[in-house]
Amino acid sequence: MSQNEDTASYFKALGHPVRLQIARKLMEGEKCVSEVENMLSISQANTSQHLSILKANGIVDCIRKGNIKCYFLKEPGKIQGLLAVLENTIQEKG
Amino acid sequence: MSQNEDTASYFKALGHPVRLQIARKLMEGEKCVSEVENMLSISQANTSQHLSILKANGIVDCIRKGNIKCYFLKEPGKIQGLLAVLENTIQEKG
DNA sequence: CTAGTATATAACAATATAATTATATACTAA
DNA sequence: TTAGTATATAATTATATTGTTATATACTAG
Repeated sequence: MSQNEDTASYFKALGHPVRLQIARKLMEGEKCVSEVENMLSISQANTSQHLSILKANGIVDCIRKGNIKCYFLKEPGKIQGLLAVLENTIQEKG
Repeated sequence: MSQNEDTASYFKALGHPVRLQIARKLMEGEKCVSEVENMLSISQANTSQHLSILKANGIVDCIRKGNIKCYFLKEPGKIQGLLAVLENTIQEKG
């Protein structure tokens, strides 16, 4: 895939409110699937599906720890950087 | 809309290869619809539709200049910043 | 082994997005 | 006015994404 398509695909993966929320939560540290599920109040299956899209785009990765799987941001700095660009607007004095 | 949804929507708008390409082209300066159309080799109608999505998300804006409409990035720094985060990876020495 | 827990996947229905085609609108020039 | 150019919109079809439900897999504990 071209870099343009890769980048578009990365944006697309973050372009869903649930997946963006997951990325935000993972900025706090790694979480297992059921933690994500409970924090966002979505079904187990849907949580797993969204995580799998994030993983396919290299945004998260996971390690199994016994019976559970812990997901974490692969490059937290990227997510932080993107959100800084879009959301950390400097407020001017009123 | 919440900030999370706004941000997700912004990512989603950029999450299509054609729209991301349009944003890249507009980094070079404003372009009219037919210029975008020719540069990307897509139909006039489709060009207009993609531009309208970018506009709805505050990524571009346009001004009419007589018979043509010129589109430009509303906040070029944001696009540049996002692409810098994702694509300007520093290459390590081999 | 069995039962229980955690997660993933498959199948489906609902919805959204995308691209094409046809048509409408807005402007310019004569 | 009319004809021509530039762009937008509507209608349609094709495709993709989403969420749910049911089921499968992988592991742990006993």
